[in-house]
Amino acid sequence: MLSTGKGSISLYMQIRDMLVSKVGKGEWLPGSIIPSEVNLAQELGVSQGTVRKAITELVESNVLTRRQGRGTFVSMHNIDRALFHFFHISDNKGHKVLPDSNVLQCRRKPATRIESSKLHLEAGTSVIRIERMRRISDKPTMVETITLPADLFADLVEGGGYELPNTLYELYEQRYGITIHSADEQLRAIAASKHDAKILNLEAGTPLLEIERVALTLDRTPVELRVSRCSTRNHHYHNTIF
Amino acid sequence: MLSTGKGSISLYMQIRDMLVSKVGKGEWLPGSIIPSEVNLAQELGVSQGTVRKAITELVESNVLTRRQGRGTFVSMHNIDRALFHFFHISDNKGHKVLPDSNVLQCRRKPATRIESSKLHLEAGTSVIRIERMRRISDKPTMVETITLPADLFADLVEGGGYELPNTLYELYEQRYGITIHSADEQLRAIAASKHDAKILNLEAGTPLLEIERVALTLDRTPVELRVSRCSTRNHHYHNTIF
DNA sequence: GTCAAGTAGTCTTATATAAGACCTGAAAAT
DNA sequence: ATTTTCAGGTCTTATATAAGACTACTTGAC
Repeated sequence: MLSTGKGSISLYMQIRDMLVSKVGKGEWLPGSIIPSEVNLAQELGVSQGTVRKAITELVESNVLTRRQGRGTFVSMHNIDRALFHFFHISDNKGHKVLPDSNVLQCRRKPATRIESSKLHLEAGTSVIRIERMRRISDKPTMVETITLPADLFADLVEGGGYELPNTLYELYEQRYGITIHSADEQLRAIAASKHDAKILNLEAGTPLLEIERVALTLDRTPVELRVSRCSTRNHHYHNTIF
Repeated sequence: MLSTGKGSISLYMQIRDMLVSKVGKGEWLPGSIIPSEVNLAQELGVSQGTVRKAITELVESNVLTRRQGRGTFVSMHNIDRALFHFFHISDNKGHKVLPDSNVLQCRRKPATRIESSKLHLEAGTSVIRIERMRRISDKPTMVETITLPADLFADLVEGGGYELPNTLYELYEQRYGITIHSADEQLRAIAASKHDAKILNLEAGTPLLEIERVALTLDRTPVELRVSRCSTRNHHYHNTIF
């Protein structure tokens, strides 16, 4: 079961990877409690400290969440995580406010070359494309285009009786069992197109901050491409380097 | 010496903070080796594991660097760290190249209101202001304005016989004993001024990515304000969210 | 209802063993 | 005589185990 031979990775790493796969394949669902450190240790025939070290790494990478006296849980997407972890726009006083959003379009289309390349899809695969406008404190601030592989989010485009919520990652998790775990972002300055300008109520050509994000699951499969074009008149993108 | 009373922070935290202060006040210099875990444990009257936990946190926050079989060292600014940790511009294939730089100006001036606010200085304090142009693969790409408190970097403006190197953080560390440890960045899209346009060889009004960085020491004292305006025609700012 | 004891979980510290890096000196090769 | 190679010793960090302390919730007595 557990390899201990020469050249193998260490015990705690094997345990860590096993825990990851339990979460990854949905055996343990987001929000649910996992067995206690002592239980896992007994079951796997190792000491508590070893299990603990494995869990510690997963807590650091946000896969699990510990609560002293309660237990260890599979991390969930709640509004706080969306806000503090994945949303990087602040106002010029440094305060974060989650914008509300207005869906402008939601269509099923063949993927463009860029979309299929970023999402690792075959050329021409069906994707769902959502366009929305986001307001921060009632001012139109961002235009967002979100692309999803249609096979993973099959019934989304028909909008099966529910409205698109403000924080999509919660929806992906609860309704499609897909947990966004990390993301890669590329930022550029671009000129507002006429289309952007109209939606954001400013002049074409105004410089906008374009954020192109590829969101990944635990096993680093890309599942969402999101291009946001933001007016940075009253806001900015914030990043802390440790 | 070490507090163990009720309500106190834990042992390993006290040790961690003590180690930080040794680095912070220059008792242990960047690049030098620190006493071994066993030595420290003996000296402090705790076990190796406790010292180890303290050190682990500092390794994770990049204050210390471990090398198995060698020892633990105070982290240094080398070109790799500058490149991978503090420099976030990549070309559109995702490759990072450190730009070279051309100093355009280096003057001692009174701080503007923005500068004194961002650097926590009294209004009107003397600062050193450096303007430089940076090329990536021979193409002018960024205009940078760097502001430093004059008292900390006294002889820099006269350029005491040395050229400004490409990677300034190495200079701050080696010549002024100031180690940059973290940074806060704000990103915006702006229109190129005539001055920027001339230097970067493009048209005024072109959208540029403006990065405003405040660099901090270990104890979070701000010591550098750096405003970079980048053409994002061939490059972008890259950020990974874990 | 309130409070106290019990229980099940994580947190902290301590100790032992393993594995990696480097140095030194003797033996072997040139 | 000089250089190279190799083995052992010693110092380092890395990993694993164990035990007591702390915390949050539950249950039962009053």
